This record gives sequence, structure tokens and C-alpha cells, in this order.
Amino acid sequence: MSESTSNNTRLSHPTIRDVAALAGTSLKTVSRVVNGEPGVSPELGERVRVAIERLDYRRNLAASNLRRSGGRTRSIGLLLSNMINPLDAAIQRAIEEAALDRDVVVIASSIDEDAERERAMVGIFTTRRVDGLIIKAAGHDQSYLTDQQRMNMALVFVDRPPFFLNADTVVVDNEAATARGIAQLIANGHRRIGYLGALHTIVTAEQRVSGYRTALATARIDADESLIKMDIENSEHAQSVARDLLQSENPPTAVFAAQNMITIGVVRALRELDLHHSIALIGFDDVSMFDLLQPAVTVLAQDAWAIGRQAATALFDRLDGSTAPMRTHVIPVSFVRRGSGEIRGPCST
Amino acid sequence: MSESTSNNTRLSHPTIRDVAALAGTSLKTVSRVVNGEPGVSPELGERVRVAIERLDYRRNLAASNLRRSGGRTRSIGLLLSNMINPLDAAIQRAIEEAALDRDVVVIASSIDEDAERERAMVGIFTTRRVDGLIIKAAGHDQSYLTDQQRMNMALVFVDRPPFFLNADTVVVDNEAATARGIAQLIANGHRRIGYLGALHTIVTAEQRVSGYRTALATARIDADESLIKMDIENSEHAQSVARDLLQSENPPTAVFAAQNMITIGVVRALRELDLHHSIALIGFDDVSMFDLLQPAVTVLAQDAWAIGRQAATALFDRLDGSTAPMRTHVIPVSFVRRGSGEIRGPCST
DNA sequence: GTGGAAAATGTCAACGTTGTCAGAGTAAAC
DNA sequence: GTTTACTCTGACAACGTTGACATTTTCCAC
Repeated sequence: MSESTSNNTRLSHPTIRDVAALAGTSLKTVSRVVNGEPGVSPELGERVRVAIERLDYRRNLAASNLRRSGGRTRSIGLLLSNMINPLDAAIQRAIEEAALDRDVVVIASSIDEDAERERAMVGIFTTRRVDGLIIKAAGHDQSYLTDQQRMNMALVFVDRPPFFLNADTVVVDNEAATARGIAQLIANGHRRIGYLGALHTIVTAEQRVSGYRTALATARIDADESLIKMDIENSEHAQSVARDLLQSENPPTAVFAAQNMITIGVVRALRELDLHHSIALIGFDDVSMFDLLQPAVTVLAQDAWAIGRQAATALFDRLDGSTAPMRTHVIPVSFVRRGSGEIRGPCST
Repeated sequence: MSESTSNNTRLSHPTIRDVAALAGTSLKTVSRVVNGEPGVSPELGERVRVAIERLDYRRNLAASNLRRSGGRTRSIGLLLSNMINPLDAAIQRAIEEAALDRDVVVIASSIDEDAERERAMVGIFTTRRVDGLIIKAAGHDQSYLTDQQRMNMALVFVDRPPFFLNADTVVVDNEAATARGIAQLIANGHRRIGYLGALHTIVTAEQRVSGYRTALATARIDADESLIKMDIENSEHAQSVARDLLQSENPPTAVFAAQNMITIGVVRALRELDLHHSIALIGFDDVSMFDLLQPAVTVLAQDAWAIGRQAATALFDRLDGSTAPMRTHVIPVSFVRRGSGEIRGPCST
């Protein structure tokens, strides 16, 4: 394997053994130099460094981690719904930055609200022995992760709390934020407010619709169930549902879109029916360019970067050995008034 | 380490040794079962499977790969500019899907047009022994990758060809596409066409401005250098540059924005000056909701998904042992006419 | 029952690295 | 010259797994 040191065409990576041979010393000394351990004379150390340089030696981290105590791989897994969604992309980027600072790599994957894929990916990550996992869970039972937790895999849930498992969590207050948006619409004179929500199996979708109901109840308005449309899967679906709703016999005067893709679909439907200047719209989650539409879209904006950073911090705290009780971090949602949500309704004073 | 098999609180992962002990057999037999190798009697195989199940054993892939011939880690690296850019996000997602099908994980990182970070990440990936690397290079010299290439790391360049290195590449024809857009503007009666481009150090930025010049030359129009603004770093920067350009003494009647973030900045500037219905605009790269603006933005759209898929295909072909000559794949760019690019200029017939 | 092939199972070393510990060398103190 | 206390260096096992090969068991033909 290493007999061809003189030959420049080497097929596989040089090992510590090759370096030792070239420097005329032992494995262990090279290991010491590579790891910056003390107890190597300057001359020998230099000789080793030259050999490392010459062979372009890079230590094999997998082998290193195998032997090292603790068996950490300095890698973490990240499972989000869909990296194409700017919200998930921002979370990913924030986590990557935090990981990079600690010399940890991130293995990411999109799971598309698919509980089976969630479990499959967790299996893959377990096999890879990731040190930790940040997950926006799709399924409704994460008890299967107790094994991983016991085996020292740090877990942080983002966007949604885990089911049947106690773990650190980073969320926003979906119910309160939604209620705030709906209250605003009511204050602006709306009584019939349409609600378009995502898959009801997603906790946040339930929390948001619950905020909707709370706000109506607070204002003593009876919720008209025909105005509430759940289980919307994507932008196109939202568009067609909104179209039907707006063309129904007794249409809403305002619409609340509970997620960014849904908001885009609703905007399209409003445009299509030329109602965008008369029907109020508030969306959950911001998207770049919502400010450029006419009217600009009022949103409840999650701070994805803050969510990602907080999740990374929580995870690395655990990896550093924190044994504090599991904690739920709530990141504030900001209400960005841009115009679409300020369109007045029939009951304005 | 394994004395506490009966105890449920195990601190580290069970090993093949633990499974063997519980099943009353040898390491090798367990290994055979785990890897589905033949030559294990049904009864013993079943006993081993039960033990695996009971201990929730997962084989340590790092250890497995260390021993396995070839030493593949079934992981690939992915370096793009910025995962928050929807273009990069789509490329990433496409690659992830392809990798998942092959039971390969993707370690991704954003390098922000920073050549130093590019090299640092390549170093990290090398240490991790990724089997391949898909890279949107920031620097102007990738000869440092010859070592990796020689050591069997498959390389695929996306968006930009490598410098001083021969490797598979997936690109679009930036020059031709841009020329096509500019020719369209000229055909619509524009003679003074502003050009806002990204960092001139990025090859694609150069190719695009070159397409601009080519199209003008073809139409026998002298390029006015004061209309060409390069080195634009982000959306805000683009907005201020566009503002200055549009308010200059002899402003353009049309603008070409050579990248998606730049286009957004230009749109903002046009709005600000209330010129969006009078100045034509064509952008490179599509962004969701460009169709919702007024006027909707005409773009030259790259098929990010196709780029990612092609890159993954090329990479895995190499990993499967292909020794065909290095190839450059060119993915078509589509011209999406939506309105902003069709605003007529002073010289229309 | 014996021989011989085939199937099943196990032993051992190796992958590339680091932890443990022992040995060699050196300088200062007696 | 010997002891003491270093500092430096290397031999060896181990991390969890698999490849090569050896051994045992089973089965069938004679």
C-alpha cells in the first residue's frame, strides 16, 4: 500500500504510517504532532511536519473518532420539511454557521411532512452516529427517539414540540400570534374572516387555527365553519381553495393564510378575481418581496435565523454536557403591517 | 462495557459483540446476518435477528467503512454560495434526493463567494473522506483539488467551470442567454440598456456581461460604459446603484439585472422612482412571485432542479467507476416573458 | 461405516487512529 | 559514579467492523 511513496500517483490517502516511515519515527509521534500534543522535540516535530506536508497527509477523522473516548463524530443531523422553503433554508443556514464555529458538520435532509421518511432518516443518522439531531418532526410519536436519547444523542425540536418525549424545543407562540393578527382584522371591521390552514396533522396548523377561534371568541363572534379551510398542501391548492371561498355565496371580507406558501396562493386568487384591494389579507411567515406586491402583504413574521441559532445553541449546550431540565424556547413573532392587512371591513367605525 | 446487557440504561451503543453474546454466537456470524451474507442457518439467523432487535443494535457505519474495501464513506460534500438563495436551495434539494436514493448522505455548506472558506471546507470534507464533492467554486484556482482527485474523490463543478483542473462540470450558457435577453430589449426599441452585474470575479458574471456586449455589437450599438455597473454584492447595493443610474443625466430606458438578488433590488429602485411601468427590466434567474409583481418580471430562468440532478448523476457515474473523459453539461435557460421585459423603448418601430 | 464434498460457523488480523504504559535518554543532585 | 527526576519516544492494544481463511458439522454416496 505504501511502498510507492516515491511515486506521485497514489491511489488512496496516505496514513499516519506513511508519514512515520518518511519521517523515520513511530506512529505515535506522528499522532502527537497531528494532535498538537506536548512531548515532541522541536527537531523531530519539524521533521514530521515536513513529511505531513510532503505527503499531503490528512488524518482520517472516522478512524480517529472510532478510537477517541466518547466516540463523538462531530457531526449533527438536521431534518426539516423542505429546504426550498425560505424559512427552512434560513434555519439551516443559521445552524450551519453555528456548527462551523465548532468544527462540526451538518448532514441535512428534507422530510416533507412524511413521518415514515422522518424515521428512515433518523435511522440513517443513527447508523452514522451523529452527535445530535435538530428536527422539525413530521410524525405524532417521537417516543422511538428515547433509545437515541439514552445513547447520548442530543435532540432539539424546532417549530413543533415532540410527542411522548421530553426534549429541548424551540418554537414560536403560534396561537397568540395568530390571535393577534385576527384581532387586528376584527378591529379593522371584519367579521367574516376566512382561514386557510395547512395539514391538520401538523401541530402548528392546529395551534394557529386555535388562535383564530380564540380571537373570534374574545370578540364574541361565532365562528362560521364554512370559512375555515384546513389541509391545504401547497400554493396551487391554496389558490383554488381561496378562489372557491371568495366566490361562495357568503364570502369572507378578510382572509388569514396560515403559512407562507398558502399566502402566495391566496394572493394569486385575489389577483385573479381582482379582489386584492378590497379583501384584507394577513399571512403567517414572511417571504421576500411581499413588500413589493400591491397591496404589500401584512404578515406575522417568524425569525427563522433566531430559531436556527437558538436550536444550535441548545443542542451544543447539551453536547457540552448540560444536564439542565429540558427547556422550551419561545421565539417572538413580529407583526409586520404593510397594507393588505389594513384594508377595512364592513363594520369599521 | 457490555456487562450491563440486562440493565436497560445503556450509555453507549451496543456493538456487534454484545449482539453475539446475547445470541450465543460469534462476531462474524452477526456480521453476516447484518450484511445479509449467505451461509447462516435459518435458526441461528433468527436468533441473531432477535438479539439485534432486543438490543436495538445499529451497526457503526464509520467502523464498517473503515474496514470495507474501497473505504467509501457513502457521503458527499456540497459547497454552494448560499443556501438561502432559492437557486442554491433547489440545487441542494435535487442533489439530496438523488443521494438518498443511493443511501448516501450530503454534507452541505455555504461559502458565500469566499475562496478561503472554499478551501477550508474542502479541507474539512477531505478529513471526513467524502466520496465526492459538488462545488460552486468561489476561487480562481482549483488546482489544489488535483490531490483529492487523484485520491479518488469524484468532483463535479456546478454553475462555474473549474480553473486549472479538469473535471465534470454542469453549467448554463450564460453568454448566449444574456445576449438573447439583450437582443429582445433591442428589438423592443431600446438602445440605452443599463447592466447591473455581480462581482466581476465570478465567472458567470463575466460571461453575462460579455453576452451583453456581444448583443450590442451584433446590433451595431456602441456600449456606453457608464451604463455598465459590476461588482454588486446584494439586493440593497443593487437598489442604490440602480437608483443612481436611473437618476443620472442620461439614464437607460431598459435595465438588465444579471442575478436574482440584483433583480429584486432593481425592482425596488424602479418602484421608488415610479419608473416600473416605463423602464424595461429583464432579470437573470427566476424567483417565485416575480409573476405577481406589476409589471410581472421577465426573466431568463435557470432550471436549478435540472442542474442539481445532472450534477448528482455525473458524480455518481464517476463513483460507479466511469472513466469517460470529463464532460461539461450545459442545461438550457428558458426565456420567460412576463411584461417587464416587453416595455417598449424609444426606437420601437 | 467411511470418505468426501458442501454448508455452517468461528478465529484472527486488519482498517487508521489514539490511550496506556514502558523504555530510553539526559541533566541535575548526591 | 549512582541516584532521581525528568523529557522524549515507541510498542502495543483497542475502537467496531469485515475479509481471509480455518475449523467444525452435516449430509450423501459408496
